[in-house]
Amino acid sequence: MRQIKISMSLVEQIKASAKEALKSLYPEADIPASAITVNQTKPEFTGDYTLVLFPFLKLLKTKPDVIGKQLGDYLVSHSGFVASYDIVAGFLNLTMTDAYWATFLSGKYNDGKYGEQAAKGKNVMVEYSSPNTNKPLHFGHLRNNFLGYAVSGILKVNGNNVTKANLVNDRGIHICKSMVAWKHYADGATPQSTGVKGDHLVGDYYVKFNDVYKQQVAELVSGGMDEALAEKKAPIMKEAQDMLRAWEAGDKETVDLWKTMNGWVYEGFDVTYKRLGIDFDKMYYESDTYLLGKEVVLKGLEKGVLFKKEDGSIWVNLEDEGLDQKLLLRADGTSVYMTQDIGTAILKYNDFNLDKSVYVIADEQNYHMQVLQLVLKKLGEPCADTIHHLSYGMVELPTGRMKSREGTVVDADDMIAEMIAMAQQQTEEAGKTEGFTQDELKELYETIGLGALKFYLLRVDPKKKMIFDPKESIDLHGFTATFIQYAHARICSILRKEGVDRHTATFPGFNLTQELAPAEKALILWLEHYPDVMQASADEYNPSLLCNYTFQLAQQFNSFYDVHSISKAENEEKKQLRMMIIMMVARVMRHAMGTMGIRLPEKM
RNA sequence: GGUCCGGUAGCUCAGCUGGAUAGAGCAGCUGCCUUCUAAGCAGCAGGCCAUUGGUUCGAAUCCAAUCCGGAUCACCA
Repeated sequence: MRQIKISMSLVEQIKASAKEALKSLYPEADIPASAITVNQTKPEFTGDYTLVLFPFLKLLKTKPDVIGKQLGDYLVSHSGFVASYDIVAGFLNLTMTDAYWATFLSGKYNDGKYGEQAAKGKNVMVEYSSPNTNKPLHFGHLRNNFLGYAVSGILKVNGNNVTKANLVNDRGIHICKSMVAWKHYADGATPQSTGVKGDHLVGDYYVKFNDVYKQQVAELVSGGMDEALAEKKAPIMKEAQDMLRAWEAGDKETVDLWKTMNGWVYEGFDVTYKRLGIDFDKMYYESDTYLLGKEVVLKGLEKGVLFKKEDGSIWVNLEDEGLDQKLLLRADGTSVYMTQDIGTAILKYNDFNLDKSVYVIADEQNYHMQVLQLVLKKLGEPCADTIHHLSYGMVELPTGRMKSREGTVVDADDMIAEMIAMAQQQTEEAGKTEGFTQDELKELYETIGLGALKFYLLRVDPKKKMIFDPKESIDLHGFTATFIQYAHARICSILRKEGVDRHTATFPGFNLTQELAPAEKALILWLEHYPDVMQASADEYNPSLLCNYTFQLAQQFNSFYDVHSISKAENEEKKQLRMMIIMMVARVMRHAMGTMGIRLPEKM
């Protein structure tokens, strides 16, 4: 009889047993492993897992009820975990023994590492957030930040050495725009003198720049100038360009102002990141790295991988790959976006000896990332093969895209505050504030509000674009973090009242003698599935799988809770069984949500 | 025009490495708090899975074509 391995997922074990059975029953036939499919049995049928028989029929030239019976009998007598079976059409529905589930539960309910993989020794970097320093974060950036943080957590749980990196885009014409406008219109205003958060203050002057610029263009056009020319000739734009040149030349006054204003932005970002519960292990600044790619490009030219045009600009030809020609270095020798990214990619690779380099970047840059990877490959850089673009869809308003230049953005800080206020309002309306201190309430509102926001942005497949309607705001019912938090708080409450420590309690003498009720078994079955889901989330860089799983876990717990009492369980054995179940449910919930940076309260 | 991504219930989304009668949440309608937290549970209603053709025991899922929506194809980052 096969030994039950609770370290191996049940689906894998069933597949292995089925393979063994087929080999024993039909030694002549060669059935590929891919022909064996195992699914969870649909609720309307009896059984836990289902083996699909159709693929075998042709290969073995038998009827489903014949092969089903043979397989079923074999599994019952040999597998050690199949109790009974039922054949419906071409489906073999298997019911596991309760002993299997009892062994699984008592082996795992107290395992703080359940769902995690052993260290793989792989170095993975996840680059995310990567803001511009000329404006505050908006709602769209939140998706990037949460995704990056969640995927980092998932990859870590999956056994990787993860470095969270943030590449700050701190140089370029955009920051000069804010600087020019500040010089002219701020009258020396600082975050300290105005009480405005640094990133917002700088962002205000970025908007101011664009207002003035638009006005100047309009004036030139009404004076009879061609619009395209006016856009180039507007004095304030010329001033910004002059400032960029001064910056690159190292002009002290310009660099000092740049440092000061960037400093304000970083202070502002720090507050926002902290509030979001997001952090980084490594900061990169484009002002430090923007020259690095140049060298590599020049080397590529020497090697003949790249080519030079008459004006002296350097290009790569990707026509063989079905793409275009792409500029890598301007005629005047200055670098472009791609040049910087080439340098940074190599730098990251060398700094951390990377096996995988994940870029969390919106899907509007799919082409750019494709080119980046191809160019690196052409240049013979090994980092090319480590790059994975985690491409996500943009968050749009019902009216279309958010544009900070036009002021049609939902500000991230405002959104956070709004979510927390909503959490407070709903808690108060529900009359659930008793027994908390003021500080505890404050923390609870943050846990609920931020949890809802994170979950809302993570629960959808990253590659799909989202439409967010601020007027409708975000619900705290249904498919939300709040729902999961509530289930968790209920479990904690039960355990508290039973005087059981939810972290350390054990039930050493437990021995299952009574049949598992459907709601009990359903929960254990779903818990058994957790490591598979975590693995899939990592393989696909997709936190939405974890969100969906955890939501269903909470749903099943709520149904269970409705039909079975813990405190008034029929007998001591049932009580212990259910306590183990709910301890494990709470543990898995905390593990899954914690991996994505969502906290679960003990009381709400 | 080329390339890539999407189109599933009134709305927001699962399901897509082919499997049984396509699932959740929201919104709508019924019930359920003297019982471990009703931010919950149970139920009703709501679908030519964009269209057409193909592949096969079987297609929302794979292939092809078409239609619709989006992104991108910058000496901006």
